[in-house]
Amino acid sequence: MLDDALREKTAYFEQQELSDKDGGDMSLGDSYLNIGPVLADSEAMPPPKLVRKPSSFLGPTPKELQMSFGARGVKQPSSFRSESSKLERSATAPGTTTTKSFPATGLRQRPTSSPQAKVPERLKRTTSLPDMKVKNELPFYKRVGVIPRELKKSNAKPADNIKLEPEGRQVLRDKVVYFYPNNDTSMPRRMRIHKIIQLGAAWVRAWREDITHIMVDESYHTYSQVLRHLNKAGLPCREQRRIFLVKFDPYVPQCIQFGTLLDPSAGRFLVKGAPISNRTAVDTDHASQSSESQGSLQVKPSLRQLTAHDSQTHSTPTENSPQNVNSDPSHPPGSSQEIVKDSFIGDEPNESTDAYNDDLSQAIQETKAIAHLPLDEEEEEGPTSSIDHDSDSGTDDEIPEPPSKRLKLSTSTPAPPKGKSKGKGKAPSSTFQCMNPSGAASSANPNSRTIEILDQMCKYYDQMQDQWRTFAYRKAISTLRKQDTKITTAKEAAVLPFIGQRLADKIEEIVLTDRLRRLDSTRDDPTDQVLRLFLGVYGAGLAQASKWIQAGYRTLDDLTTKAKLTSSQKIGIEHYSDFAQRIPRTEVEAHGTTIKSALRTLDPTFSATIMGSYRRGAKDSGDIDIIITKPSASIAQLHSLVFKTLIPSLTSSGFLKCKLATSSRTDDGTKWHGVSCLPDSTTWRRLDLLLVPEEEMGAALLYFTGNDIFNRSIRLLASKKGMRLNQRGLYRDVVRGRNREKLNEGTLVEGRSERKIFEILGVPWREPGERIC
DNA sequence: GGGCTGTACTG
DNA sequence: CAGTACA
DNA sequence: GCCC
Repeated sequence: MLDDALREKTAYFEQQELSDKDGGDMSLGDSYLNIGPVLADSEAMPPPKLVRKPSSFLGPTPKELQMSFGARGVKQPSSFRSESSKLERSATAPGTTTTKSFPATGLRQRPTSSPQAKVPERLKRTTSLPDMKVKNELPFYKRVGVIPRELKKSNAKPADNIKLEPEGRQVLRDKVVYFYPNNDTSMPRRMRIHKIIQLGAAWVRAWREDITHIMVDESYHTYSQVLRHLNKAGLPCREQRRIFLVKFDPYVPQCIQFGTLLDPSAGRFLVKGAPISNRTAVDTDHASQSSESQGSLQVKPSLRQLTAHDSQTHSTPTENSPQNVNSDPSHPPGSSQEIVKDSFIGDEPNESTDAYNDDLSQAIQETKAIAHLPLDEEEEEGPTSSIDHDSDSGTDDEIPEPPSKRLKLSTSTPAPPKGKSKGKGKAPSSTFQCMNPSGAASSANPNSRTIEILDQMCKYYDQMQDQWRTFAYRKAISTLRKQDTKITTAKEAAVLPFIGQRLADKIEEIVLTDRLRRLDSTRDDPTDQVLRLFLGVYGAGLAQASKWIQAGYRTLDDLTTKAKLTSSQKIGIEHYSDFAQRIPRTEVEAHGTTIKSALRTLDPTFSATIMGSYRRGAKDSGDIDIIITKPSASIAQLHSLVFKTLIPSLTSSGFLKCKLATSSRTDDGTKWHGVSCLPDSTTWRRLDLLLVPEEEMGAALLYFTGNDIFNRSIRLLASKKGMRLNQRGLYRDVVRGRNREKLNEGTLVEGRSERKIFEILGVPWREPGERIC
């Protein structure tokens, strides 16, 4: 076994090596480094030592590893870990109390090779005005600015006790910030205001001369809008020279991440439409350069910049560089660390070679930081502990779970209450999702936006087939869905079950910025786009899609003309767009009706039931799932009629188009996967038939109703109780090896009744519509 | 440092 | 047997 | 990803 594993690993790395090259580059460049060539001829690539980049989805290291290792979660090499942890630290300061800042999460992050080795150290601490000493009395934000309202309620009183970050992390210390729009009525903006206050700044409502920054909600506003607004307010144009206009996001998040005040004139911080040349001389430098590469700084560009910088006369007062310079607070390197900050506001360029270096390293760092941002968010699921303990040892014994047990469980749960004191009233009954009725539903959920974004991350990981992250995200999402108050800080989030530090950080970022950078960065990555395209082909998974990419294929047409495909894949490609479409509930019904009526004419005692998301009440479905059964019929009988009569009949009538995967065994196969199409439609739909003898209907209903998380959860619960649940029934006395490997089949306990299976497992009944975990 | 559902079809 | 799919 |  070990040998096999080794072999696979080796093979995996060999394969990965190629694709990783791109991955590595891309991590720095964000995508646009030449993917094409890389993909096309990987062998042409010089052996870049690669920087192997875990963060690239394409080289989804984790995923592929998982696959290679047999679907086992594989951890990343420890080197990654340590690297990332360094970064993380820099961004988030270790022991701090306050909210965690942006994600520096980067587990997946990749070590960037040598040149940057020192970077993390630099980031580590920002010196901060140690001397400013506490001005005793009022905090800066109260002295200078206006106090925003509290975060929780919509019309709250002023938040006069905002907890500031430790001085060392107050990257916006003594800055005076004007927002645009400049009010705290919207919660996202109010949170941003709180954030800049925590970072040492003050928020002002009216225009004044000492304003240092204008921050906009990036998505909405343009440079001209802001100007118009300011002019109205009587702002002299000249002021612009000293006042930086930036997008809150990514500016503030990145400042937090790097623990220092970044150059606000970098292209990625500029408001849409802001004239680059317009800015200060200093700015110009940065802006022009960065504008080229827009969001993602690249190493090379910065070098270029450097050159340019040297040649030009204008100096750049880069804020960034100085800071970076001093890694040790104790020995400020000479000059400018603090200056940097000041220079930011104003004026003097301090130029130096250092600055240059700083720019470069900073660009690298930033790129790294962005690259490693965790895309995901997690959500629900949940096998949980407490239950396990109870029944763990096994045995079937207490099948029915006494209420008291539940209680116990609830107490054992991590620490539910924090944010949600009021809502759910009762503690979650267990960590098994199948135990908790869907609970809160929905639309009004205060965390809906967070959930939405996390869900996107989750889907992305799912596509990437990073099953464990997907799993974690889904569990976390479930948890969030159950909250009745908005989770706004990482601290709040981290206390909830299935939300760890990383997800908590992401949640905070989402709340603060209304999006997740990691998600944005990958969405546009061409390589990832191709991967996603290929993964969408029915019959193709990550392994196949990666091979296609490695072979240089970039389009579906490439696949049809050049790749060798399985029959399923051919159909998957031909009807790619069909299968990608959701099926309206009414059409699902129509397909079901077609089958039911055909069945009725063949043998009225047969029945067909539409399952899947349809049974859960979904408005639309990804495919059509139907159970066919007949009282007291054997599988052989079912199989015979369906395979020998029904399917041929419906095929000749034109309703069924083709099969994708069907039982080969003639007598006891129970599934048929294929494609159907309504007579008046041209859109082919995925259709799954499951043949079920009456005595297995309960288990089959349970299985085919799902959803998948619910199924996994309830099956895990069963296994923890020494039982086994599958689509045919619930079995007890299952003996498992040390790794839960099944050693015997167990004895059937129940298969006929869905409700009895719930009862036996001690799971409160849930209607199909409540099984959405 | 390992687990995270259990099964069935394809090639 | 690995890969993919199904809930 | 999280949890043990």
